[in-house]
Amino acid sequence: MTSREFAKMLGVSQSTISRALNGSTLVPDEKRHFIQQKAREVGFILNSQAKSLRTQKTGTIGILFPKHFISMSANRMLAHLYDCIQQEMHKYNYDVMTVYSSAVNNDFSSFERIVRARKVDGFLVMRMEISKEELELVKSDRVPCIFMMNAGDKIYNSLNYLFSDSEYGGYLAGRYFGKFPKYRKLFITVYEEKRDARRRREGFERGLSEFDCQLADEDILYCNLGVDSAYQCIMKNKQLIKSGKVAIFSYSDTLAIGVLNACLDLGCRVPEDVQLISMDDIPCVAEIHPSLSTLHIPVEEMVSESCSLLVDLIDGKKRKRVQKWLHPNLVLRDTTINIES
Amino acid sequence: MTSREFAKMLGVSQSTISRALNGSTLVPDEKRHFIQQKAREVGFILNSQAKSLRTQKTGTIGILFPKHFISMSANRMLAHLYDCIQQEMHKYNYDVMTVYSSAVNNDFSSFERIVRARKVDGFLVMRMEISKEELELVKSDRVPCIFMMNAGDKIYNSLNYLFSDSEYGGYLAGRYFGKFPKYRKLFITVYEEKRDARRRREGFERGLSEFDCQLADEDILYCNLGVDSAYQCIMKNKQLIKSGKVAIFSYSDTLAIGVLNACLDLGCRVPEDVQLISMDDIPCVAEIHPSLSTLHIPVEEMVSESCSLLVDLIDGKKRKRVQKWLHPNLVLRDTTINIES
DNA sequence: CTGAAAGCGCTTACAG
DNA sequence: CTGAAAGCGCTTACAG
Repeated sequence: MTSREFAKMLGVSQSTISRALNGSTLVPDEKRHFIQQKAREVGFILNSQAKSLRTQKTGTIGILFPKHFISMSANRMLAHLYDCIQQEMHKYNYDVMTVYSSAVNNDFSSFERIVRARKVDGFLVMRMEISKEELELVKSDRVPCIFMMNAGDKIYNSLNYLFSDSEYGGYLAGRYFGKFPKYRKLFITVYEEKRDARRRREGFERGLSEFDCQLADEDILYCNLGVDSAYQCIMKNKQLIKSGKVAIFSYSDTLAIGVLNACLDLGCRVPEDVQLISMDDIPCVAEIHPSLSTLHIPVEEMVSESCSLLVDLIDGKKRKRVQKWLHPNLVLRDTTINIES
Repeated sequence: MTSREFAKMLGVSQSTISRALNGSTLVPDEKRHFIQQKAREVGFILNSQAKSLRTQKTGTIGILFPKHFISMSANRMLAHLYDCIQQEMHKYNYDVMTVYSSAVNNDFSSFERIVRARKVDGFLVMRMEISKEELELVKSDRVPCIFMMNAGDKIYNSLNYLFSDSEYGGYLAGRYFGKFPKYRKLFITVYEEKRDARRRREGFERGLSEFDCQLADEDILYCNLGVDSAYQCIMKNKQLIKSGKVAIFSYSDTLAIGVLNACLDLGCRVPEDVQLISMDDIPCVAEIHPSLSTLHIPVEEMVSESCSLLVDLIDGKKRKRVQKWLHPNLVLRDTTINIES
């Protein structure tokens, strides 16, 4: 049914239908409610495509996942972020479309296609690792974009972002482990560290330095981004782990799970022999056994502010550029010796 | 830029632009390629809303998540399913919109709003627990819908579905545990079992019965749907767990993680004292320590067939109704004593 | 307060 | 093979 047909049915004009269903106070309360009620009864809803074409608004926002993003089930941090965004955008009556930046179709990336075809009103971009073409597109400002989560290697002054302060997170881990002089400090990270991993390490070193402790080259272990790889890495370095008490800071929760499995298989006691702190606080690490001490990234805050900003920008409201670094906080669970500080 | 402006720029008509960019062979190869090339250079893409309004196709499909769905990060089975769908639909050049059935807006559920507003071309519906209004909408056939994953309490003859055969999964678990006469068999499930949990139990009992083994009422443990609740449940029944060797079949991987944590905390040896099989095979259960033996649901197959069917139905192709029950298969990992069968 | 009409940016039947 | 024109289903400036 079209609005013209629905109008004829009720004996009013198409204009009145449009006004009533869009809640315009131009049509008197009683009439408006009557029309809304009828619409509900017959199941009439204004055609989304026609509406969008006319108003230049789709009522949909996109979430751009990063190139290196494997999957929602493998990367629970992003899954969690996604959950929060979905919920938050629903409050603003927006639908959500997920987009993968690696996807290419007819020489345009999915992101570029969707922006240029005006399929969404705005984008939430996870991380800053996007191609030059995509960055140009963002800067051209066809559609508001907010960057979130982890900063890439370059930070652009002209963009809106809400990132997690990885350096500060590492610092908290360093300050905590600094209190245990008898534990050898280790850092496990990924090969070819990006800005984010580097900053986590730098913060860790800064925290340790307050206790006159330093990380030597051989205290840094490298693996690939995955549970198995971290497991293998610890197994390869078992004499290092077994030679005395160690305090390991892991680049991410994912790696930490591998580290933990390996240490348990080696017969280490956690946290007496091996202490472990990681970063992200993906929901499952509180549930595994033993549960992981980790740096919690304030996802809720990040999402709530990003969504509100995005909606304002879509509505054409003037907003000052937002460029924030949010502080993680240390959550102590079973993999650390918990002392009062 | 509009297609009219782009046409003027190239000195051809709007019709030719439309034909060329849609790949119509009506326009000669050379001209078509030239126009496509130019479009790429200037970044012109046909407006999605205008195109959709004209063609009555949006190029987007919806995924309807169930009412009881908490989150993508908590329910990794659905996250995994989502990943597969996203990837598969990308092959067919569709974008994906995620929709939550509980969400209500102006008295229409999000699902109903999106279908009636024609915001998507088709829907993949996870589970069959949808409201009467929503079911009516599906049957009215405005938009093709395929049901997937776990069957609800009622199965409708007129619908397309690809479900996992829960009964058969339980049967395999029962047959496996039947080979261990010295182990007391237990089943842990949720309060107020829905069809799916019931069928898993019935299959388990059928498998056990082939070994003359039966489940007594007190062999069935109940908890809520969550890791913690399963943990507490085992802790409450510790005398039962510690009184001898047990073989536990868990309704789901999520519960199994809680069960496993509890058994380890109770000092049980896994799998010597406690064997555990669960169902779903969410990606993380292979990574935890010890890794879970579980019934793998053939998600890839389910997704690939559902997507292909959905796309055909959207294209108006005649397809016979698909109503399938896919067989899970048993994956033995660390929580079972692995014998050759 | 209400309706007729123009126009959002496409596609496609039609005429040439 | 190509273009002019109609129309997809809305919203809104305009006139009353």
